[in-house]
Amino acid sequence: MAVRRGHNKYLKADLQEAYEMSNGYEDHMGGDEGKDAKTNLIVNYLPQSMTQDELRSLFNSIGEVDSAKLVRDKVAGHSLGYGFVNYLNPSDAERAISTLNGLRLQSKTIKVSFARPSSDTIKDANLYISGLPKSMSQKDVEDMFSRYGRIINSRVLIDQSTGMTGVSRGVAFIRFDKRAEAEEAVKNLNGQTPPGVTEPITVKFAANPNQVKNTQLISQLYHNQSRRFGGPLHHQAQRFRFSPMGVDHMGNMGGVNMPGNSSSGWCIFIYNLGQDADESILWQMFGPFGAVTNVKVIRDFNTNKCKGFGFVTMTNYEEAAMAITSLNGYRLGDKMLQVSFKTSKGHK
DNA sequence: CGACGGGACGC
DNA sequence: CGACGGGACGC
Repeated sequence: MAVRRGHNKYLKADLQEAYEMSNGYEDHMGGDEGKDAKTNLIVNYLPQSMTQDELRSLFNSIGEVDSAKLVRDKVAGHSLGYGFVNYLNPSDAERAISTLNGLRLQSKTIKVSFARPSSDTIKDANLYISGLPKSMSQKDVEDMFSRYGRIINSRVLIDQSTGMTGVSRGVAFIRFDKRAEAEEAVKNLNGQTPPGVTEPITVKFAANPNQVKNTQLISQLYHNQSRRFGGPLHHQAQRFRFSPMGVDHMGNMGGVNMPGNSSSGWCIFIYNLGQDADESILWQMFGPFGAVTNVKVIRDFNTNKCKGFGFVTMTNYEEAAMAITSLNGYRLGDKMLQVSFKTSKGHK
């Protein structure tokens, strides 16, 4: 318990040295780039408004900064709230950690630590855990997972609703140092039942923020539509029940009970998506053809990798048909997409 | 060749 | 509380 924690702290310096000697590190860094391990910092929990120049400026007050990089969203360009600062002098990096770590900036408390050597083995190592006993603290959860690797950070979500202050939601995030460590934790802990309870926990890779945003947007759209066209509103709802395009535009499909159609639109099946496909590619492909109300990339529950297919719902038949005609056979990456109206499960 | 979803994702 | 992996022989 407390012993383990103290032990980990003592290991910090050793771990840093271990990175410098690791294969992944030597493999794609040149000889004198090795100094990066002692000069390069990662800065987390930056205020949203902070610019790259401001980041550099702040850290330059400690010593001469070689480079400062604020990480931004690739397409939208906004700050992702973290960045990298590389000093010329290792002693300045040390001083930056001791003086700037924990600094409060605009209601944020920034975190300053040595950056791990850049490598693709450390990416996608964040896990989402649910079904945890509410009695398990952050430390309890860490103790359960730490045997599979080095934990970079962890968080147990707390119920915010009134009267439940401080109560765990039974959901946690744990970021491992290496993706392989996270994979081991999924393999060994997913579906396991902790001592003293009866329900198993779920351990899987966390969705990335873009996936979360898309999911929330879709959910928003769904609820808006439900409120407008169905559900508890009875007065005058009937007259708005049908598509604005009218039955005529459904052509000979009107009245046919096919799985591709539903009251909420026309469901389209897309096959041959790549492993890393995400919702944004579906929005981009189908959006130009008309009203898209829902997109979904089907992923493996544990790995979060696309299983090769997805669904798009479009409001209007004509637009959906045009999208299918245009996009069926479209080459996405190295694969030819197959696009059609959704059929029912069990029939091929 | 492969093939049709669906609980929870940050206090 | 909170987005931990960028960009890297170039005009």
